[in-house]
Amino acid sequence: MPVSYQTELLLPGLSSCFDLAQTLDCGQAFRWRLQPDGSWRGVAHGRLLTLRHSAADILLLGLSPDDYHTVWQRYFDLDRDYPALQAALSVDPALRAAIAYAPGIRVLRQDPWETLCTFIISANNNIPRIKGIVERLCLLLGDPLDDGCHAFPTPAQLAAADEASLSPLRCGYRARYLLDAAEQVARGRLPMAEAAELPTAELRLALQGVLGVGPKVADCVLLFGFGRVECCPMDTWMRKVMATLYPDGLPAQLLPYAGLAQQYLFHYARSHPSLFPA
DNA sequence: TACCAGGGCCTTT
DNA sequence: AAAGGCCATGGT
Repeated sequence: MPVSYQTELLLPGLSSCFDLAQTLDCGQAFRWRLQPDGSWRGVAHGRLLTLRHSAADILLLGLSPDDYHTVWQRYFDLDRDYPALQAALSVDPALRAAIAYAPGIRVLRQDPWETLCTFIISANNNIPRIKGIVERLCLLLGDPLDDGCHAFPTPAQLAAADEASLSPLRCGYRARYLLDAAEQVARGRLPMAEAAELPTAELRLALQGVLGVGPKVADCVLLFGFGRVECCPMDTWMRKVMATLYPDGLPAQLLPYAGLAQQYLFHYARSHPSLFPA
């Protein structure tokens, strides 16, 4: 019986550039839930984690000692200097306002396979329903973890399913798309490990070879799954942002970080719909 | 280029 | 309680 060395880890002073609600509930990840005690609990990379704010600090609870360096440091993008990034983006007035509104947003670096599936599910859908579908998918096919939680299913686990067996997900026409993704990844036509080495344009094309993956979903996978921070998913909200604030495109000096800029602008627009008319 | 493809969440009445 | 709008789109 292996002993599980559960521990706690304090990230001192990190609350100023890492707000749990802003980061975990802004529509980039779908497996984090606010607990009655104010903490956030979720699963990533097959590991259960609880986080909470404690004064100016972030507290990670219930992780194994090695998991900070092997998993969570990268997942929460903790090597990026967000204060410096935000200062650089703030040369633009609109972006300065968007960052001031939610300075605690970070862009996560999620598992590419899980990101591919969850953003296929996100198409023409809303966040509460996406969360429900993803939860039912994990419960149905993912390996069990503690407390009734489940890992995200592997490509092989999902590829072994069929449309009928996915009906409990109630994801409608997207079931077929999920199965196509699983088959392409499981059969090695879209190898996720090797994909990480591809240039962005090439990787985008490969992703769009999956049913249900168009330009917007592909860019979400590139940004949130493959850490390609120059990719800027253009959804209905970002189209409104561009039409209202940047009719001639984003300022050129921001393009290398367009995806990060997008996350602040997207959240700001969603929170102030009247400022961004259709 | 339209239009169609589950289903449910949320707001309004 | 019922109704209708809406939804981080993509395929045909």
